[in-house]
Amino acid sequence: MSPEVGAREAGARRTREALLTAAAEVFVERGVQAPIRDIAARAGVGVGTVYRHFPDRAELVIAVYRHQIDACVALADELEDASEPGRALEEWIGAFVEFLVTKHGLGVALQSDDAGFQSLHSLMLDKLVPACGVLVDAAVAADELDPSVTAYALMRAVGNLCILGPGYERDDAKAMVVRLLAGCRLTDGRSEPAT
Amino acid sequence: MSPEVGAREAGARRTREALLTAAAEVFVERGVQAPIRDIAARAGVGVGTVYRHFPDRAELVIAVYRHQIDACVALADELEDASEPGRALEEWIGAFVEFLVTKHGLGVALQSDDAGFQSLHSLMLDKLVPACGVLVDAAVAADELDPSVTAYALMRAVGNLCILGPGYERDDAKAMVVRLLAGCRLTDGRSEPAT
Amino acid sequence: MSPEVGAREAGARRTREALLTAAAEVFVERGVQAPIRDIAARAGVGVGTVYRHFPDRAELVIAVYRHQIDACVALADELEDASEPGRALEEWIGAFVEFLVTKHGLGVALQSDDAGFQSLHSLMLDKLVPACGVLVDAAVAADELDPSVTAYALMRAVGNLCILGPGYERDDAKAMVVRLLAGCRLTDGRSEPAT
Amino acid sequence: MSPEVGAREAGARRTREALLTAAAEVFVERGVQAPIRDIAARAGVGVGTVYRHFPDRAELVIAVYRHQIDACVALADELEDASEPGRALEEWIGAFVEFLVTKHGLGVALQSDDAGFQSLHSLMLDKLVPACGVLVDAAVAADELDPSVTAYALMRAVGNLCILGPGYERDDAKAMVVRLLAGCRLTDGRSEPAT
DNA sequence: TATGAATGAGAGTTCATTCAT
DNA sequence: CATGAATGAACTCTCATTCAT
Repeated sequence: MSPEVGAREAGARRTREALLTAAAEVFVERGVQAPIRDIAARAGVGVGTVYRHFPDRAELVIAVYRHQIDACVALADELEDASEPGRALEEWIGAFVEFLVTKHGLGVALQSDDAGFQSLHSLMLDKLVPACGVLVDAAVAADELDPSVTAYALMRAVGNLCILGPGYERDDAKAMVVRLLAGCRLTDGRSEPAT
Repeated sequence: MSPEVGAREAGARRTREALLTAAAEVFVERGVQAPIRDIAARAGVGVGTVYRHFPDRAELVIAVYRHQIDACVALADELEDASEPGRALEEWIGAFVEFLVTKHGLGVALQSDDAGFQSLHSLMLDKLVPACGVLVDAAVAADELDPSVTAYALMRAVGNLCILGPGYERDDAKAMVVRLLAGCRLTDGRSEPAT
Repeated sequence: MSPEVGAREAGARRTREALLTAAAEVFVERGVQAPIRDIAARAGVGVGTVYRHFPDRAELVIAVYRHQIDACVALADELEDASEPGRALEEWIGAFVEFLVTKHGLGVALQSDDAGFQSLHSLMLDKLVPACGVLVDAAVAADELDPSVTAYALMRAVGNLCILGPGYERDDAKAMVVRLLAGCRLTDGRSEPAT
Repeated sequence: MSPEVGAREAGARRTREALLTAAAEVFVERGVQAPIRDIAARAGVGVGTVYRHFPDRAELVIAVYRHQIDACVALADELEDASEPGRALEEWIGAFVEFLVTKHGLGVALQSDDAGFQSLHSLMLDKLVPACGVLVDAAVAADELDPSVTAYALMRAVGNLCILGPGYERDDAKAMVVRLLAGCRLTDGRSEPAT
């Protein structure tokens, strides 16, 4: 019986992968709020199958982005002991931004307080914020970041800056994030560099 | 005849005000996409009355925020000839932020590419962007702003930073905007202050 | 007081006329089911005024067409004693058709069993059918009409034939009515002329 | 897997049939414009089910009448080479009338220029009119029909004559159609049989 | 009498979600 | 496990009708 089960499990895994691929595409094209049915259709499965694998939309969103999230966490681990904590933070935020602007719609999802995105929010809190926090702490310790900047607020801000629209494209968002970071390097939130 | 008409018109105006108040509240609580019925109920009127006064949602949204938008435009006019263009821009952005974080939901509305918010977007383009543009230009001319910063992108960025959520409240948004502006003062978008 | 009352009555009559004119136009353009509000707007009055003058839509429809209906009745009176009853009926039906195809939408109204058009139907029954009936009887008596043809059925049939549409215009309807009448002249409903 | 799918498909087909039956009944009782909800209720299903099977009203109307339309087309094919083209046309029109008066409401639907009945109209144009046209042409060629009669106008006229109402029932409509056809056999549209 | 603001029932339509097969 | 038919709540929008002024 075990082989059959194995086969079934393999099939289920394939279905799951197909769903993740389909969802990623649909999220890019129509946003994270796209009808479940569209995702099911894109994946070539029935809607029930989507619900079986991902009981609610947030879990699907999380699953879609988990790889990138994990990659961000891994990157933070690598950068943790960098000699220039400020640069390290910049690099990490750069990767995070790349992720956000590529996966159109995640920015909106991240800021949505729509019930049902709670778990997405939790994921960010649980994984990304701590990962970012290490780098933030290091930068603060090295006197390369305003100590009043928290990892959480920084990520929200960066996430928000990555909500694109007509006339505000990827490069605009990236430039704004760079400027925000530059502003965060100053020793306080006031507009003048330390004299 | 005039008094009767006046009375009816006054009643209609009162209804209109009630709708604007109700809409503003509902927008704060549930977002600009809140059901028309909820707004009607909050105002204590029937749905038809909402449609009579505001044929589509965008007009209601615009009406709700028009006062503040006009105030922003007026403020820009005042600040136009300020001796310190950088400070003037900061002050104006500060007022804009105050407006955005007070009227929770407008941030989302402004970035929504949802059809039906076209007119809201147009309003911003037609009024706010030019108003801001004058101050931006002055600041650039005074060498107090990175010339690559455009009024439109700046407003989008600021608007995005003002999308609040649990754990990212008004003060966080304000601080981030201040940092962004500080970053924009530097002569380029790179992360190092001029050495 | 009498002059004022007279003035008021005159004003009311003028309003009534304006409504009839407006309704006739709107009926032609958008059918008898056109929104009451449109008719009020066309007449330059408030909706309440329409309801004051014509408590329900059918009464308005009736009033709009009453002149022509009366004219049809009068024409029937004239033709009553014609020497050629068959020709007389043809002529009368011709006038009726002219009326129907000119007043676009009446055909639909006449056949509508929509509640609320009962009185329109009654008007037809009370005035037009008897008027037509006299001519029908005369034609039958002169052996110029199939005796099985009733005035009511004939008028319904003619009314239906006058429901126009794209590709079936006035002239088509007129030609069909002529053919129907020709068919009614034969001594029975079968397709062959009496041999 | 096939049996399960088969069972579901069978259920869907049964639902579809129930919808067609319900729609046919509702169309008879309240016209083709009857609320979708009423049709759903009559069929004992939810509104969503109606939309699943028939995305818009026109498709439902078409589906309801498609059998009969196809039957009419088939009959025309059979009658195409009849020795007496005039009789053949009569027979075909008789069948068409039988269809129209049985499915009360189609007459109204056919003449409705309401947007959304375009496809119904197209169906008639594409299938019924050509089918009828063959018989009309044959009848004209055999000198048994007024050459100025077109298939389209004839069908419109017949369709209109089949719009029933109180006091104008099936038999009245049938008799009138017979008379109209008799009138069409004459060599012109004028009222006198050939002398 | 005239007005038109307000009402709210009713119709169309979408989509998340369930569940029998 | 997968399926997709069915459900029905929720939303938008229209318009006939009432009624205070």
